[in-house]
Amino acid sequence: MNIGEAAKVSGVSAKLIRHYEAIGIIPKASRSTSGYRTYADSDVHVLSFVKRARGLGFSMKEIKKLVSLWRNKSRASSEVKAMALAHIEQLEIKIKELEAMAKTLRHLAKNCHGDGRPHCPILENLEGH
Amino acid sequence: MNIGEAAKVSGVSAKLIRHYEAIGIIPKASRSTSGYRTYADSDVHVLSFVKRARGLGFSMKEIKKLVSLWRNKSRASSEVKAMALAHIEQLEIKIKELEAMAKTLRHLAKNCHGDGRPHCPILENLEGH
DNA sequence: CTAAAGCTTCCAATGATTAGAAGGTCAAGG
DNA sequence: CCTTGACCTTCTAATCATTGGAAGCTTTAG
Repeated sequence: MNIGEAAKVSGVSAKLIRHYEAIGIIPKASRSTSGYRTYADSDVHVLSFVKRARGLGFSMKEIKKLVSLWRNKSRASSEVKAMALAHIEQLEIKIKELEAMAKTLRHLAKNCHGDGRPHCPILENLEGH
Repeated sequence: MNIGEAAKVSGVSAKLIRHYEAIGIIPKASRSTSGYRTYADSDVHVLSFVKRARGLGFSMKEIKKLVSLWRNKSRASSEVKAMALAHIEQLEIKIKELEAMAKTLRHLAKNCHGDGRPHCPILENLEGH
C-alpha cells in the first residue's frame, strides 16, 4: 500500500502521516525500490489508533505514550487509566473556562439592545465599566 | 510611562504589547527621544480592553474589530451583539465537543480496572474495539 | 564610572495541521 | 515510445497567540 491508499483507509491525510513519522509518533515506513513509503494493514491500524486518540483530545505527546503502551503487551492498565483520568481533568477545566466565557457573554448580549444606537453594555464591560 | 510600567498596569506583558502593536491591534506607540515607547493612561485602557476580550475567548482578529467598534462612537450596538452571539455559538460548539470527549473517556475509564494487568478497555476502544 | 535594570530589534520555538513548490516515478493510452 | 496525469518525494512556510532568547543601546542608582 502506498501512502495515498493508507491515508484513504485510515482517514489520516498523507501529509499528516509523513508528519507523524517525522516526529516519531509512528515508526518509519519501509520503502519501495523507488523510495515510496509502503504500508501494511498493521501500519494502517496504528494510524487509526492515533486518529481515534486525537478524536478524544489527547495531545500528540500523550498519543506517543498511548501507542507505546498499546504495543507493550505487558503494560499495566493502571498506567493507561491514569492518563485517561488526567486528560478528563484537563477537559473539565477547559469546559469550565469556556462555560464561564459563554455565561458572561450571554449575560452581556441579553442586556444589549442590538439596534442601530451606539450604546452597548458588551463594550462597556470590556472597557471595565 | 514606559512599556514596562504599562505592562504592569494593564496586565499585558511588554513582549505582548509590542506584538499587538506589530500586528495592528493597537496603534503605534509614540516614542521618546531615545526610541523608547511611551504610554498614556488611555493607551493602557486599550490594553486592558484587549485583555478582557481575550479573557472572553475572542480571537485577535475579532478583538481588532471590537477595538475599532469601541473607538467608533457612532457604531451600531447590533454589530457588537452579532459578534458576541456568533462567538457564543462557537464556544457552545467547542464545549459540546469537549463534553463528548470527556463522556467517552469517563465511560472507558470506569470500565478499566486500572491495576497491574495489561487488559485495558481504553486501549481496546482506541484500537477500534 | 560602573553595574544593573530596562529598553530596542530580530529570530525562533511552541502544537497540530495544512499548503505550496520543485521534482522524481508509475500506469495507461495514443 | 512517449506523453499525460496521478501519485510520490523533500523542504519550506503558513496558521494562531504567546513566549523565549540573543545582541546591543539607554537609563538609573550607587
